[in-house]
Amino acid sequence: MNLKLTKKRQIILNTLKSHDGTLSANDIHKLLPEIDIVTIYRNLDLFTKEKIIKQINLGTNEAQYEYQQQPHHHALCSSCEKVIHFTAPDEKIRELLGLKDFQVDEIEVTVKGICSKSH
Amino acid sequence: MNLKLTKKRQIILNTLKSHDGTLSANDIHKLLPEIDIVTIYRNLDLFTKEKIIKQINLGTNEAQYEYQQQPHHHALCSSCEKVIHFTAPDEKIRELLGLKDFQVDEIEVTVKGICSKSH
DNA sequence: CGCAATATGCAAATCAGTTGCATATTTATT
DNA sequence: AATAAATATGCAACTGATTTGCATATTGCG
Ligand SMILES: [Mn+2]
Ligand SMILES: [Mn+2]
Ligand SMILES: [Zn+2]
Ligand SMILES: [Zn+2]
Repeated sequence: MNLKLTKKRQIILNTLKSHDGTLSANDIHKLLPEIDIVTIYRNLDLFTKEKIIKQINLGTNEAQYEYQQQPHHHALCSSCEKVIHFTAPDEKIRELLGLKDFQVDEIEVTVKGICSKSH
Repeated sequence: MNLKLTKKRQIILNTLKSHDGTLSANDIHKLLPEIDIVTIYRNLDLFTKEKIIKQINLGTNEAQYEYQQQPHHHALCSSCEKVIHFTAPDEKIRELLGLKDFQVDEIEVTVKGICSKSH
């Protein structure tokens, strides 16, 4: 692939970089109404394939995207729908999983529960 | 809620019970073409709310469902798309996550990588 | 600049899942 | 067992997220 550094491509990526937390395609389009939603989808797909950003699927209706400084995990509050980002020692988790005969590329832990504000 | 034990409801649940692995709404409809897809969706939602089955979202286009004997986790092979089911010591994982100020109801670990047959 | 490759916008399509409503089945009541 | 109320089902139509086709615009290279 011979990718081009277009203006809109950079704007979309910068929006993700500077935003703390996750954004859906629609969230980005609301922030950047001058960019067509289709262009946003195409670039999110592209960035995801290039592993520049991460697509997060928490079982909600829209996929979420984030620029990931360092790999981390997510907890979803069933009460207020807030997403909490947290890190965990991957090596130790990997040991606990004990997956033989499987080349582990990525571990993603999704926690469901209730956040401090909701209980 | 006052649920009724209808024939089709039982057939859908038995299909999930006797199937080893996960099934999507569409998978079930192919196995049970005599049952309307809407009825399948409505019953899958119902079973999920009643915690009789579990909805699994692996980032694929369709949600997957399974009748869960005991809680466990999933690994998805990026090469052959196979889903591997595995258990892990939840208590120990929970400790590693160290989520303070969050009431953890459920931990779901999703692993991506390559299965033994694909490498 | 001039050209080929790639990206964008718009409209239309697709696809999973949902909703409204008339009819059918189940379950409680007589 | 008949009746009635409650719940479930099927069909058609809808929704909302994401994708695709295609004409036009932008980018990067010589
Ligand atoms: Mn995050
Ligand atoms: Mn499973
Ligand atoms: Zn909360
Ligand atoms: Zn595989």
